[in-house]
Amino acid sequence: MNYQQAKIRAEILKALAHPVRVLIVETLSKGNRCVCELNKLADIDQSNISRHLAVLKKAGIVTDCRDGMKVFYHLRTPCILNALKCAVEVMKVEDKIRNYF
Amino acid sequence: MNYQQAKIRAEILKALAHPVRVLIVETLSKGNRCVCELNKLADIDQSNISRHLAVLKKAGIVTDCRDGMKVFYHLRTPCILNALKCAVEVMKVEDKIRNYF
DNA sequence: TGACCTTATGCGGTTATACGCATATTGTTC
DNA sequence: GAACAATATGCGTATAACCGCATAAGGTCA
Repeated sequence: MNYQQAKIRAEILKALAHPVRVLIVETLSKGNRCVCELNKLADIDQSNISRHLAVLKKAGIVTDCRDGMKVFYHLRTPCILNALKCAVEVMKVEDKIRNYF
Repeated sequence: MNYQQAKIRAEILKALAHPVRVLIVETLSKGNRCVCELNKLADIDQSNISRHLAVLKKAGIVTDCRDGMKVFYHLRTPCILNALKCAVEVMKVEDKIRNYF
């Protein structure tokens, strides 16, 4: 893998590397959601959610689809969930160590 | 998943979300490496590599082991490679779209 | 001990992220 | 067209990430 390839991978991972965006992706894994629904995930401004969605969209993780006044988002690459699972694995190992010492 | 859990996951993903750190993890997947070897991966200062390794270590992705003057790093949670594979999948979908339009 | 090798850290500057507020944009309904 | 609802964007600010340089810290060997 060269630097350029690593850079693209890093950009995709970075797009997911924010607590709100993790919540969004996890929620979208259960089905499509409009912005107004996703807005309830955290106590933040609506404009902020909109920006997080733009980040995920730019990275190719989600796509959007307008239906009347609402815009629905859905996961374009469900395999992104594996990245989250992996994060859980890392957490588990850390817990073992925490409990050990 | 609550916000706190999402935050921890995001931190782990963020630790991986940098081109140099992606290169490091990919290299470590082939076996343990000392800092001086990893330093050849990119044309950056040695102190910079050391800092990137500290980030990966803090996230629980790698551990280190001193052997004489050298410090060897190795993957603590190889499943982190799945996160990278996933990034590749996202890239593939993007390529299809790029080629289509 | 002193010269040398390998790795880590303090520091300052630059750049990128994240956020809320206000407001624009898009679409609906009356 | 006017009022309203849902979403996106411009802007200023606060915070965090990244980098190189210099140097410290840990280890080796003559």
